[in-house]
Amino acid sequence: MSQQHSRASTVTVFASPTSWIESDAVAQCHQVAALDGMMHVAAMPDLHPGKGAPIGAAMTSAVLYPFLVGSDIGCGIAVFPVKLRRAVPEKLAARFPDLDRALDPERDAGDPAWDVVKDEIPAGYVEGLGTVGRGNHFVELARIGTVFEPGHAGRLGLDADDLVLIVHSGSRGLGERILRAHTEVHGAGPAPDPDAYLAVHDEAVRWGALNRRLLAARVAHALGFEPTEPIVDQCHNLVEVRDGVYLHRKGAAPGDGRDVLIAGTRGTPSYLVAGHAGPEAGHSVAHGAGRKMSRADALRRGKAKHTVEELRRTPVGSLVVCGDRQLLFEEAPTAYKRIEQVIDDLVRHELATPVATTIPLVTYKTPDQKEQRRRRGRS
DNA sequence: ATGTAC
Repeated sequence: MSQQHSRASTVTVFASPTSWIESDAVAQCHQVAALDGMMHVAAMPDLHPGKGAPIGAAMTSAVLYPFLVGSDIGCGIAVFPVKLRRAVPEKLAARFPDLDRALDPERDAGDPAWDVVKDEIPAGYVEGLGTVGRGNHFVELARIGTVFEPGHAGRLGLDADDLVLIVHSGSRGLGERILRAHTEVHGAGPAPDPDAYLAVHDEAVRWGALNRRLLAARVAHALGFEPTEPIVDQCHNLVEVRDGVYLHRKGAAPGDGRDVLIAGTRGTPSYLVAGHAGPEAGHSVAHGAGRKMSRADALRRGKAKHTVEELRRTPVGSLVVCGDRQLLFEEAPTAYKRIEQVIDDLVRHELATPVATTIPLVTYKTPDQKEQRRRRGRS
């Protein structure tokens, strides 16, 4: 751990010296620390450079800065229990619904996935409802691998070899619209009326959580298991008022006594952890493996290093459903840091305790084009 | 990460 001072504020990086942290990302932490009102920046071991602000940081300030949360307000990772008798990746991959196609309240009124929408839709925003999005978002059927804490896993209803559905998605166009409305007038400046920003921000956080449940319900109905409430659902892009100041989280999950799924990659395990992070860590833990390469680098280097086939069938035997070749390279496991190193850093700094790993079976990114043609031809 | 423009 390294701690440095920028004016009156502090920057703490929760990573061991051997962990690869890009200097650009640390520089971004110091730029953030120098903002008016900033008190503390806690950088997680998955820290990497973002657009203007670092990703993988919890930033505490007397002033609310919407750009520190970014456009995907409400993005998070949820875990749902799955009861299926057999789980053959090839068969299940072919049954995933088209999660690029939004649910329409009128046309899809009879869709059973709507059962999860009990109250009104946050902000009345129906565009993109039930869609997963792009970038690092995914929906993954996985099985529980190693159980480190059987008692804790048991309380979550989990045991080795159980199946789970992991949903990583956010508020789609709604969060983008909220940030744009602020940025058009105030740029990277603070929210002049923090309560007004928080009111719309909170709608996006609720929208994101609802969307993850909708996505799970769509997959549940298509694959033939019972849709349920999530076991775990933590949002890693949000701002909350805590101890009278603003705690901005960007790619940092609430880790104060809560359980969090820390995503690995599309080809490596993920870790379900029990978070116990204190104020120095911004009450937060990492949200994933963290990018090691920019998207551009991952595309250029990936094309030289991997075939599409080896990215679609991963080293752990899972399948990646992704009709977008560029996205497949951008999201290659080798574009990310080693999840084990990220978890090890969290453990060393006493921010989290691993409960269990999840091993991917099928990761859905975006419809497979061949599969889509086959379905269209059939209907 | 996003919707939209190029």
